Amino acid sequence: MKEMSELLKRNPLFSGLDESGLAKVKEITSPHSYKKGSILFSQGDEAHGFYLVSEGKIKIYRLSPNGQEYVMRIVGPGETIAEAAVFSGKTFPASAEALEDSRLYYLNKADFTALIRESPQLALNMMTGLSLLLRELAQQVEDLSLKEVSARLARFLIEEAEKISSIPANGLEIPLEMKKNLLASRLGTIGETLSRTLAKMKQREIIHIKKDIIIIRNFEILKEIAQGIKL
Amino acid sequence: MKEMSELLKRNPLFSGLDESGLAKVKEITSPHSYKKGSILFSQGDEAHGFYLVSEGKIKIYRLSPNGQEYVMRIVGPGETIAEAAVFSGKTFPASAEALEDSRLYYLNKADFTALIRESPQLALNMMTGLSLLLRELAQQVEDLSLKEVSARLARFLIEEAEKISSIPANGLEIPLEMKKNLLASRLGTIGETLSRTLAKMKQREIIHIKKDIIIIRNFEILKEIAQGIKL
DNA sequence: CGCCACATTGAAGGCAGTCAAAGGTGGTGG
DNA sequence: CCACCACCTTTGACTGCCTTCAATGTGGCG
Repeated sequence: MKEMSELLKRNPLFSGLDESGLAKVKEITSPHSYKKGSILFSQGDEAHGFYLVSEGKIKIYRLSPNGQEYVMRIVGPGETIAEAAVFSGKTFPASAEALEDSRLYYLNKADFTALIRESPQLALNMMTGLSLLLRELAQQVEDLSLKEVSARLARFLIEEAEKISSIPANGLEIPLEMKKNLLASRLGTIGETLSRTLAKMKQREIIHIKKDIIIIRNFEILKEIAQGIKL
Repeated sequence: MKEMSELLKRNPLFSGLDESGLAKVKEITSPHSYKKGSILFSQGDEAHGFYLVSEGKIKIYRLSPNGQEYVMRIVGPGETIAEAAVFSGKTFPASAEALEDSRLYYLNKADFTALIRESPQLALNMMTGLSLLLRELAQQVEDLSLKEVSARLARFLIEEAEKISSIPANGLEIPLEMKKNLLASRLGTIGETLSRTLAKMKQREIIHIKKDIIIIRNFEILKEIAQGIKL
């Protein structure tokens, strides 16, 4: 299990806090464990607090009334979940499910709010965190309005590539780290279409597929596709 | 011109502030006017502060690299723009254009940050505001992933109806308040498709169209369509 | 009256979703 | 080590909604 202080510092929400600040945060956290497949909370549940992921992977998703699932984020160690729900004073806007056996720290809403009233720094961090989330979501909204799946997939691959290497080059290996069906849902499509799109890209020698690893062969064309040029 | 105190109180961001708090906020604001069609800021510009709309209507939109425009929000009096950009410490994630001659109050980033450090209440309000925006965006993401335009249109009509009357009934008149092309873009589609979808709804006597006013004839069916049942 | 912007309507074509079935893969137990 | 099973992934055929392109209709305003 990861050391908690380290975890806290890694999250921008708590960075810049002094030792006493960190200690106070620690005081109000409680550890929770979730088995793979279990639901942390569901869309519409009362939001009583939020979570800091310690180990594992959490899927944040929304279910539309007719049962369709859209995956908003996949959250890993060091990241927080449902920060926003705490302050909106309403229910969770999305559901969360553990994709693996996971450990999380839980922060109670009332306790955390009290802490914020004492610490302007924590408040500012929180706002920065929320703003960044907002920016990310805005990006996703734009991605979704990119009508072609190929464009969304290309954008996803580029983003992943940039996470791995700041100057991505051809030959870069990108591990998918999730089931293809999940990725499909993350891209706003379904498994079959993703499969076909990947196949087309492979055929045009833009990428190479080795199991769950995508190897980029032509970064330039990938960028063009992400910008809406037809595949 | 609207009285500023009233405007401030109407925005959740500043609600719950006492007189001295409001006075401080007033101190750091400066009025700006924009002609219809003028650009307040563009996606990618340095974010130096944010705006409170006093009069008029502002379009918040994103341009994808290939020139496609997606309208994220239409903002009216009492609402704030670009609050998030202030704290993300980055550039504006979207562009803003005045749809009518508009008046806005501008709040400088540094001044406002200083204010927040002094006022925990303002900080909490801000967080609530950001959280609500986040929730709204999450809703939009879901709307977009609703594949059918008819579903998105139905949802839009229902939302507008609920804004007008908390218990919407058949016969309710909904003014569109924007060009059909703009609404189309807001719904993630184009004018032609919107026109066809409206025509189909009219033909099935779900709505009635009188110029730029939509009259709801069958609320029940509209709800079903919004949930994905085929039109 | 005529221009211009906006809105509607028509025809054609493409992309993606659905349904169905086959092909792979990993894990378990014999 | 292999056989079997469950689950994931790929592929194929088909349908349908939406976009694109083009033409016609409509309303406001000089």
